[in-house]
Amino acid sequence: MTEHADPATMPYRPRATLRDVAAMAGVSMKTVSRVVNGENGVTPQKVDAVRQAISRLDYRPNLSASALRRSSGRTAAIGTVLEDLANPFSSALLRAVEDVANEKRVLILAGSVDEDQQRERALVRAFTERRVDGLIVAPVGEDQGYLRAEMEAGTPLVFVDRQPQGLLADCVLSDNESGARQAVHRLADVGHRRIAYLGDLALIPTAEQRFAGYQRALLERGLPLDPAHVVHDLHTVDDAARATTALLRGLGDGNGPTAIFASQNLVTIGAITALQDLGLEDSVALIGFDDFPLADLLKPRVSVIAQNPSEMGRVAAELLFQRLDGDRGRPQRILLPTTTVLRGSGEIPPAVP
Amino acid sequence: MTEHADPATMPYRPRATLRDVAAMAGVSMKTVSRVVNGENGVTPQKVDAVRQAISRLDYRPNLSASALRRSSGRTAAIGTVLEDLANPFSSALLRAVEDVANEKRVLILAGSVDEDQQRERALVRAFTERRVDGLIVAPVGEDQGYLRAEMEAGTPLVFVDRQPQGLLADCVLSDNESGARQAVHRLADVGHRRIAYLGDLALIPTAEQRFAGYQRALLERGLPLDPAHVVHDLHTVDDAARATTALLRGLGDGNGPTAIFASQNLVTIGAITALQDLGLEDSVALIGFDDFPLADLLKPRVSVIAQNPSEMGRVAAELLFQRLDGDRGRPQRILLPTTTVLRGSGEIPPAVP
DNA sequence: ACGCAGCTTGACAATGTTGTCAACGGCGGC
DNA sequence: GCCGCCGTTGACAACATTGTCAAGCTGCGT
Repeated sequence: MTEHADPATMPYRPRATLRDVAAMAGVSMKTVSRVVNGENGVTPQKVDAVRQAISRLDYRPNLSASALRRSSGRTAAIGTVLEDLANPFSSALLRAVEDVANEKRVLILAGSVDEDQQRERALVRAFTERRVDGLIVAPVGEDQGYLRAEMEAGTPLVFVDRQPQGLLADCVLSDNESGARQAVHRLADVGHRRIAYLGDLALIPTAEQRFAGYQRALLERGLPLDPAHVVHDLHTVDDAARATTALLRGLGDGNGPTAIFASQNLVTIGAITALQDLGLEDSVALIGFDDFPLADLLKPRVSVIAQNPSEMGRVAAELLFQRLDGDRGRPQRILLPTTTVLRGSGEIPPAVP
Repeated sequence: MTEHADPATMPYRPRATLRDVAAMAGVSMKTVSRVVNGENGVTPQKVDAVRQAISRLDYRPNLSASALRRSSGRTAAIGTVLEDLANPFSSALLRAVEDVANEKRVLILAGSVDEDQQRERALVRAFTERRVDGLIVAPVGEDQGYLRAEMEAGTPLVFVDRQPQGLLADCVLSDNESGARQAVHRLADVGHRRIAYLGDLALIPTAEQRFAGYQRALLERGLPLDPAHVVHDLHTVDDAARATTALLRGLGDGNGPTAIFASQNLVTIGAITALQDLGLEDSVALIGFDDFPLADLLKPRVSVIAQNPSEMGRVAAELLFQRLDGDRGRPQRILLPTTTVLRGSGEIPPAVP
């Protein structure tokens, strides 16, 4: 057990500083600094002496102090404000950001907002107080104007998933409207004329855009927009399941929808749950917006309009680092295409009357 | 468009410091510091003047400088080293850590290691160089002794998911062996005598423990351990799918396994893919270790031994904060129980010969 | 008038680091 | 013998902030 240390009795050894290393190596602090930062102009003997002292003392440079003093002031960390680190969309995006940042040896501070404006602001504030070099934000509040001060201070800012309001800045978005339009067109292609819309909170811009795409496609196909087939403000699996059940139960014969467009991940899953409970999963068509793991193992396999959260994260991070490298060009608005993935559930034809 | 600022032409205004605020408010820096930190002993007029200057200058305190000077030296940030931020286990754990940290107004630095020892060390180093107040680590390397220096320096450390080696420290783990044992017992309960084991990389301690549980249960049931029914080192969905196919195809009639225990998330999914491809999903029983989203929407619904990553994160974070609050007790090893969730796939009986 | 207590306030040092610059000793060129 | 140059080195100030402490003020009691 000698290799095990017991914290209760573990000797407390405060962190060594440059000063300690310098004292042990018998050189000035500046010389240690030079060795640590790999600057040249130090004789090999001194380098050795310093190296030895460093490892003997388990010296770890203090990056905060370093950043404070350095002219650039860079902390080599960026902040990432996302909807919910536990959901697959956010976490895939985060991971992609991490991969880009990692190449630049930059760390990631991350936080979830859960659709809470207060939290968005609190997180941004906490990040900037730590002087992150840049921010990636999936905005949730109705106004991002409060971020102007950060931009003016030179902290680059890239928005993802949703367009910021009250501030012109780089952003990377899915082409929500076009994706939703595609979905409805595909359903119409197999003959559906009564296509329901199940949507997220109507005030979320992405939900709005997807609804716009839905409406546009109906118009293009000359299909009527039946208010009874439109449900907004579904935000959880249970919400969606209940709404789906209501929609299909309440069908005055021949008037119920024969296909469903679910405008979001959790809504899609809720709809599937309901369809399975009603035994209708093979008779009502379904296309969901946003892919999800295992969609292709369900029966029927679930057709989706896939977003690409990794790509979104990658592109956003790369944009951010371009800005950090000095790019002062006009702010960009990058629209990522969606992919229509037909797996089965979207190709179910309407029942012949 | 007046509310839109264009970064290309946006005025650059460097961040205001305490000094700037003090100058504008006509007081000393110390007084500003007092106001910012809510200390009392400042007349209301001065407080007002300072507040005004702060908002006029968009002053943001510099927490790095603050931490540097403060006696505690706390940075109000913790580092979290996980397997892969994009996988559901890691991200649920991270989210739970975030929730606990959030209450204490502590931020999270996060990174993925991808089974790479180098990366584990690099991340820990990067975190400690930023003087995080504590670390939560899902260790991947074979020796965590290198962390002793950090512990001695007073940085609390909690391991999750896997036990550290070469270092005695707090850790929070799932009861892998018992969970795996349960799984095999449940399969034996419905009559299976040829139960295959599909395992992750054998050198991962959790995989080892799960295999131990599998072996133990076989022993307890008096079932033979058939090497042909044991496959190790599966780490991806594809690996697992191939292995499953091979296992079931290669069945000399009457010798193939009638049930499968899949020791990990991705392996379970791979096995399901293969079973579906072979049309055997309703005839070969399956229990997977670790729950996954939508397991209860598949057909058959997938039985699992569920871990509780959120709970793991929550408990680990709380332990960490206890240590930060000064608890110097002996290091704890917390075993979280698993839950057996029988949904259908695990209750399929063996085909009658 | 004086001393003293209590509150407010600011000067100064310190945190751990790096940028600036001058000093050092040795050397070749005048 | 002196100048200037070289590579190396360290003294010092600075970064943004907070802890310490003494000075300043008011009002009170004597």
